[in-house]
Amino acid sequence: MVQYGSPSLDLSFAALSDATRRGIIDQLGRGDASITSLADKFQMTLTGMKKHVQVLERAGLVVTQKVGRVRTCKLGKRSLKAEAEWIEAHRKLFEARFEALDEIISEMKQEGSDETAN
Amino acid sequence: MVQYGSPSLDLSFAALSDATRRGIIDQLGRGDASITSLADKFQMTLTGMKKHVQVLERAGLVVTQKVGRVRTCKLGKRSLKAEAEWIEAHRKLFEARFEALDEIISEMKQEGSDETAN
DNA sequence: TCCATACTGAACCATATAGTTCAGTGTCTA
DNA sequence: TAGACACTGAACTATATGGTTCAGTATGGA
Repeated sequence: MVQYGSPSLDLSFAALSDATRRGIIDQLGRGDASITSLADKFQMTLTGMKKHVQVLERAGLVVTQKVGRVRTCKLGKRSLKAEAEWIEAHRKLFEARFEALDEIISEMKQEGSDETAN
Repeated sequence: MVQYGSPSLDLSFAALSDATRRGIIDQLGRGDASITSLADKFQMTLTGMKKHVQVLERAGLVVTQKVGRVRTCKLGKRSLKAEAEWIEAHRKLFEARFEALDEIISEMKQEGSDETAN
C-alpha cells in the first residue's frame, strides 16, 4: 500500500472503528480502570481486552501503567485533535457538494432523471 | 463481537482508517471522478480502486452512478456529522483527563514518582 | 461491424483483527 | 509459604482487508 496520508490517522481511525474500543474510551472517560475491570464490563477474556487496550495504546488514545500486578488504563494525551481537524476540514467539502446536488436536482426536475443503475 | 455502539460509526471510521480512502475523499472534494481516473491517480488497478470505493459507499461517504460504461463517484450525503459529534463529545473527556493529570504531576513532584514499568 | 474503453466478478495471496484457550510469571495476602 | 489474583504470551481459529491477475460483459466510436 502506497502511503499518502498520516499513519497516525490510520491508527486512530482504525482504533475508533470498533464499538468495544469506543466503549473503552467512554468508560475511561468516567475513570481509570484495570484490564480485569474492563474485561468484566465488556464480557471478554483478559487476553482479548488486553489486545483492545494495546490497539488504543498504539494509537496514543490510551496510556497504561502497571503497579504491582494491576495494569491501570487511562485516556492518553493524543486527545483526538488531529482526527477532529481532518473531519472538520472534510465536512466542508461534503457541504459544498450538497449545494452542487441541489443544482443537479433542479436540473433533473426540468429534463427528467437518470438512474443510479446497473 | 458483542455490539455496543453504532455500526455506522464502525463502517465510517474503518473507511477513514485507510490513507488511500482518505485521499479519495479529498479528491472527490475537488470534483467527481470515474473509477479509472481514481485508479490512475492512486496508482492502483481498477479492481483495487473499485473495492475502496465500495468500502466508502457502504459507509455512506461516497455515492456512485453508472452512466454508459462510466461509473462516476461523488461525495455522499453522510457528511461526517455523526463522526464529528462522537469525536467532539469525547475530546471533552480527554481534556478533563489533562486537568487530572496536572494534579497528579504536582503530587508526584512532592512525593517522588512511580514508573510506567514492565 | 469491430475495436478499444470501462467496468465487473471470481479467485487467489499475504497480512491483520477479534476473539479464544492454555500455560505460564509475578504479586498480594492470610 | 501457599494460594489466589492480575496479567502476559504463544498458539490457534475464523473472518476481513488490501491488493493482485485474469477472464469476462457492456458501451461507444470510427
